[in-house]
Amino acid sequence: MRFEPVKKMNSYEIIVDQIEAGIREGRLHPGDRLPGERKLMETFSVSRPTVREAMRVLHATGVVNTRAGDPRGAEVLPFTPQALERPLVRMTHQQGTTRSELIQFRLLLEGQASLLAAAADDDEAKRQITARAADLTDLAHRAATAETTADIAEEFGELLSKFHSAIRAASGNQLLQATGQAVDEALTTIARQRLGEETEAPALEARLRCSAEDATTLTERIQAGDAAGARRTATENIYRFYKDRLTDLELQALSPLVG
Amino acid sequence: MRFEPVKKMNSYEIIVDQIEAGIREGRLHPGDRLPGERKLMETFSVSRPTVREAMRVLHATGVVNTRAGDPRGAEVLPFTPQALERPLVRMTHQQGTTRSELIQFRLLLEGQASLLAAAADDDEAKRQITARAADLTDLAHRAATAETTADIAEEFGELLSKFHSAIRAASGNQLLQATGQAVDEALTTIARQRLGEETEAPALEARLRCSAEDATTLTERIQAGDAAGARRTATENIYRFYKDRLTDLELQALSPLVG
DNA sequence: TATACATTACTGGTCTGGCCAGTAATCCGA
DNA sequence: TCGGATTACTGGCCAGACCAGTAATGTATA
Repeated sequence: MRFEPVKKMNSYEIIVDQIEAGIREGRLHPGDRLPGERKLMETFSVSRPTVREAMRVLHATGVVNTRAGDPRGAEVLPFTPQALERPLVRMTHQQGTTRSELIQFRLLLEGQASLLAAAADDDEAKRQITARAADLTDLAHRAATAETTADIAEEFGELLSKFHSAIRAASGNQLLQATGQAVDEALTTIARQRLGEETEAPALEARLRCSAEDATTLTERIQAGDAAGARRTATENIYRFYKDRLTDLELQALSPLVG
Repeated sequence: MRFEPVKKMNSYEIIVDQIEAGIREGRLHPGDRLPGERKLMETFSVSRPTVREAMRVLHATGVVNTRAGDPRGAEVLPFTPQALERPLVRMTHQQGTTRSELIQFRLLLEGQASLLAAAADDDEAKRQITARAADLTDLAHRAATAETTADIAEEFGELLSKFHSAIRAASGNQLLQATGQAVDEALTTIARQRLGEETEAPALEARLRCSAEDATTLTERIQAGDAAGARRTATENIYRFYKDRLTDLELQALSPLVG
């Protein structure tokens, strides 16, 4: 006979669990409204502070959105990769998880995403990839004549993110999609914190042209259905992207994944 | 000139952010104690319900542990992969993320983990892998003479998890480690929910022996430093593991990752 | 009749104050 | 010196209240 360990749950946890279970089991869908707090305190037989604590947890974890004064009650939200980003960022900043580990993890994910994207036969998704790659090439052309470097740099980052996001979407795996998105955002968050890495204009332009070319060749591999080649190309591209931003020791950790 | 979008934050979010920032920036370490709630309401100039809501959120996300009556205040906890598991499980149960996607994601992660483990030169970690593989072989021998199937099945699952966990640890990437752990636990959670998949004794024994052999060969690849071979072996093993548990369509999604 | 506007009846956000069970340090007696 | 009662807290939970904000309702205007 095996026994379950006693897990003493707080009152608020019971409410959170029941609502999350309702979402899991399909009784609550995104867009649905929860009863008001005063109604909930009746159905759960607890006081308002208790149901408020539960709602706060659901709010903080992105399960629900609350707006003061809305008579329709709290709204059930669809899942967002942002829910994964929070713990990921926290993990990075804690107990010795370094930025290079994040990059290694990213390299690993994007490689597999490209492989799956090439193997999949989702034409619409592949069209999206091509479009995003074209956007990058466009920007590279515009950058050659532009004057302000700041706006270009910002748009560069956004377009690059969207390009990779399109590949992840084409992989057909939502977990890969969400995790990659979270890692991506975590890296930009970190990059934004250590601001001042403003690249000067000529270096930025060269970098941008290089990324645009890389995106084009990777897109060709994916369109051709060359799974192994797509993975290799994707990892090589990202490796090259970080090549002069990391120390030799950090690069060494990435090398096993390349090729 | 670029502007930041106004983010209206609730009072509790300010407190949560400040405490999380304290952890991020190294002013608070795991094991440290937070001031009591009455103290916090002074320092933040808010009422007790508000600081309680903040503490609930930190408690629910695994940042902090609170115990009624403890005069030392809430304890700052170290990061746990469990913090990632919650949103992962939620994502799985929502918006059409299927179990086969989880398995595909797992295949993808374990493959890269094995590759990195083979490329790394952490002798102690590799010793751990060998030890866990030996445990599996031991259990396979014991299973041949055992009578009760339930206990064996349970231990089988645990040992297999520990074997893979050792590989992830040897990869040297904590993100890979935590994510893999979370996916692993999510899958066992789901398997536990749809209980009744109790395998009958002879099938279980065969399955166990197969897994033990697979673990041994994978261990050899990793010990030999054969990165590409380790990845191939790992993906093949997991693919074989799920081969007769999934439909053909589901298996088809896994095949690009194998080999 | 259709539209703009004030009204209203709620909502969630926050606060004050209080009671209770639980914990750990302290104190005290053996 | 050591073990058990004491004590002074802690967090968990509740009751009641006020306020700002929202959306639907009703109302007056075009």
